[in-house]
Amino acid sequence: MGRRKLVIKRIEDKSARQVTFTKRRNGLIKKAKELAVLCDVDVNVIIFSSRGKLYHYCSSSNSLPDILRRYHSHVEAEPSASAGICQTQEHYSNYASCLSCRELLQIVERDLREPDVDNLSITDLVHLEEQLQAAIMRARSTKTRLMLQSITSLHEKEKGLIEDNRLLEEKITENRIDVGANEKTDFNNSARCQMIPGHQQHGLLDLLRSK
Amino acid sequence: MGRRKLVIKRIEDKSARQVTFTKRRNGLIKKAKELAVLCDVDVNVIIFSSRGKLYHYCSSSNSLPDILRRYHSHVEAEPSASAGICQTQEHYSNYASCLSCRELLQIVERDLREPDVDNLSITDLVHLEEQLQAAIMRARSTKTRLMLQSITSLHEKEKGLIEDNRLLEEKITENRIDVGANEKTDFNNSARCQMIPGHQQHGLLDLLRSK
DNA sequence: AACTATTTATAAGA
DNA sequence: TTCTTATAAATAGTT
Repeated sequence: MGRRKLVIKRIEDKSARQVTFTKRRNGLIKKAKELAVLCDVDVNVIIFSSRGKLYHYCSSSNSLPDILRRYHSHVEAEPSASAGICQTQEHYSNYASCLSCRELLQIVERDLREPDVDNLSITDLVHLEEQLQAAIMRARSTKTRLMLQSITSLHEKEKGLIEDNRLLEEKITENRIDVGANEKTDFNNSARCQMIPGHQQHGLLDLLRSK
Repeated sequence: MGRRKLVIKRIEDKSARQVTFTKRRNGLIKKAKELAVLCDVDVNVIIFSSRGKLYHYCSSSNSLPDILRRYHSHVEAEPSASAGICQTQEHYSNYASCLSCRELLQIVERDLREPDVDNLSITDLVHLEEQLQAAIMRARSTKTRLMLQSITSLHEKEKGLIEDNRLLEEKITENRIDVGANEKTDFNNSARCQMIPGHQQHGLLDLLRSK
């Protein structure tokens, strides 16, 4: 539904892909909301962008974002209402949609080492657990992304090296070591390795060329 | 989109709601697939119907529900699964220290889809959660191990190929193509690649040797 | 389960 | 980016 019929296939142009992602992500979540309301069902939509960013919709009231949203609106309603003895509620209410790992660890350090039962409600702990779970998810997602990236890079590098070997093989079988006559041969496979950190240039091709 | 503009509000008529649910559920999942493909992102849609039935789409193939679905179709061959009515306590008390993923999925399928509150205690659920958590840990650990293995293999392979290149470089710089004189050189780096499935032997060293 | 009249989503363009 | 608009796609009500 647009100016042209669209073939469902990865959009290669990066910015076009980003625009489509934003539009369709919003569309999908809108549809999910409608389905949840119209049909009275529990709908979850979870989207990990290729950069590892998380987008999420959850119709059930028990979801993390929903609880956080309620918390947030609750906080805005009464800014410093609970400024008295019990600060716990307040500082847990300050959960942004996403606490940093550092903040979470601080909370764990401070409040769970020597738990003050009076100031630490079960609700607080439920929220804390949710936050920690979310932090784990973020860390894990990043880890997996980096590992997959590494594997992809290594495969690329491998392809390049195999191609180098193939070309050298040709060189040798042809018994032609006179490289001067072959300067225009595409020997640039090592360029594919540039993205890999710590990659050691083996310098073979430079040497070949300079001969 | 329909004969009339629809207000987004719970559809009270049960059968109309069911029909709309089916249509829009399919629509939502179609949209999710399109988003995943077009924008190359990981999309999950999870829908619990009011009767607790689970509908689900996951763009990455290794998801739990995907396995659940496969498991379900696999289990349908099983004739008389649970003969007695109240086996719950008994079969949950059978938690070994480690249930298999298959067993866990079976439990989730059978007992959580249409939960029978009388037969399903909180303690049961605590145990089930623990078991599932343990199963996740095992799966995750296996995943990480395999990824690290893959990375290590690729590094090995890379080292071997670089070494091959280095040796070939020597060959060429020395202008000595007569390999007969070099038969004892350690040219066996490609052996390091044997562990990688799908690895294509480039045959360069064999060729060198046979010359 | 099919069929359409409409609404809705969105691709491309501004 | 945001908005506009032509067109494709989804779907509500009907058969």
